[in-house]
Amino acid sequence: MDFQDQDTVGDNRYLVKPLYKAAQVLRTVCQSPTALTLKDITELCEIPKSTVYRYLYTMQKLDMIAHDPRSETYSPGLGLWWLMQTADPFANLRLVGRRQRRKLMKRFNATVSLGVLTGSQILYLEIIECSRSLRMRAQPGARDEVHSTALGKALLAFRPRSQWDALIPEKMVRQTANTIVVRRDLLENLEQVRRNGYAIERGENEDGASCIAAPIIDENGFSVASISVSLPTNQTSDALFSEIVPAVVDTCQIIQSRL
Amino acid sequence: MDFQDQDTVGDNRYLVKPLYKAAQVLRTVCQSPTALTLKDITELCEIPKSTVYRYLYTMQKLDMIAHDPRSETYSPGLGLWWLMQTADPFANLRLVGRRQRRKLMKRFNATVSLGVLTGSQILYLEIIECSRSLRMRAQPGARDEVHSTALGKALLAFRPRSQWDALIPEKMVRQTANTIVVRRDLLENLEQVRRNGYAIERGENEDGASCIAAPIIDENGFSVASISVSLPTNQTSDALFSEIVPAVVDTCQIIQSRL
DNA sequence: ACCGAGGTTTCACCACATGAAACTTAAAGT
DNA sequence: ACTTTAAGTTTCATGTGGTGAAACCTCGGT
Repeated sequence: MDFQDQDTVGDNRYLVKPLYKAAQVLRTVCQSPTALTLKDITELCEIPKSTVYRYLYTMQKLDMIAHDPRSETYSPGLGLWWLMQTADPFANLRLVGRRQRRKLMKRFNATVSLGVLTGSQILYLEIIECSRSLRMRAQPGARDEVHSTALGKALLAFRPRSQWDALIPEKMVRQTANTIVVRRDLLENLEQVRRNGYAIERGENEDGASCIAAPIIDENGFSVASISVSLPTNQTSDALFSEIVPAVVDTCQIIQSRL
Repeated sequence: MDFQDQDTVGDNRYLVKPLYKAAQVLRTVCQSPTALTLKDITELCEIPKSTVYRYLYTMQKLDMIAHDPRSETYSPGLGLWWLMQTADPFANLRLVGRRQRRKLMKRFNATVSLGVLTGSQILYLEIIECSRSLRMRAQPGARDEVHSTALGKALLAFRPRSQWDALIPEKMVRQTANTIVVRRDLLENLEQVRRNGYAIERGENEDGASCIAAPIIDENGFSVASISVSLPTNQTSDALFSEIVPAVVDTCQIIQSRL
């Protein structure tokens, strides 16, 4: 549950508890890879079962949750999916240039990610895994810090400098030994990224993983998303890098021309 | 609002009203093509503004709704998107064979749809519009009756016959002059679809529109989805049909081999 | 400066959300 | 076949807290 904790919320005046708790139930149901029983949900959410029961009943009516009477389990409902359809702000971004990103993945046999900026975090919209990497962490929907990822730096660098201050977290949390945690260093790095047109990161976000990213720029000259290629650091070399960089930059350029 | 109306719900014993009403607000926000103001939502939902205000406040905290203080407007939030990610039961279906479907669209310059069965309705997962058709109705997420669409008949025909009864609506609503509204006729039609391996429909769902559909079959031999090609009836001919049919069937076969 | 329209906050009331506990059902153990 | 247990369903008394009218801001337009 990577959301704010109830008691850390400053101003609860207008918080409607049933909503808040029901959302917790909904998230739990959606998060679970398997269909859950009433008991499961009760325990995971730590809400009395009659209450959970009523929430589930209501959401069922709302088509947000589906109930299988055979197994007495609950799973995400179609109404939810319907909301998604009409509400997905990134549908287009994910659609355009998927083939280019796949090509990139295949060419370097590396994981290719697509991300956008939300607050001072990176939201992964798409992660195209390469076959070899057993599991390069992260699902679409996951987040990472902006200051420790190539994806984040590529995005940040091509935003108005006036926004940098607001977008860089006050406390730049250290992820690995290499993470840039000094604001001044990051700003310098961003200037460089802006000059180069791409961002590189070596084990700053995750030990042993390196990343090359470039931004997708809108008509105003500001970044809307970025694309990265991730590799195990020990499989990289300067030669390889100088091959990947233009490939990523090209891919981004193709995509932005299509938006 | 194509959901059950509040007062038509039989057993309200366990309905948690705040949830129900907040869902209404959420749907309204998601449905709207433009960002809405508090007033808009108040009027659309017919809920007092202070209540809507609290719902919006809560959902904002939950990241289900985003608030732009500049314009004082509300729009769907990223948390929603995040739920989608983990909850989309059709993600794979939409992904696999998109290229094949595009090819189909281009080849016949016709709208290609992908649908699944939900209750006795067809849910459109994807609609690839052709360039010419100004607007062939329907967005992904829309629904149609199973008995009046080729998509529906192709799906239904390849379900166990024992399910037919439950899946065909008792009252087969007439959509056009050509709609099959007699149960017996539909059953006969389904048998034929099953023999042929594809379904054809001429103006049964919408005047002037014809459709050819084939099912995607799972390992048990039952349909999981179907794909259709839609054309203005006046642009069809037997020759064209006999070209489209194998193309649709082939596409489905390619896709099912990839699932 | 005034006005109006919308967003925000307050407040008093009582509907209704709540959770403990009783009840029902079904499956597992003896 | 009987008992036990675990899970889902229903009931009910309690008082929290959800509710909406109305008052209060805030700002853009005239």
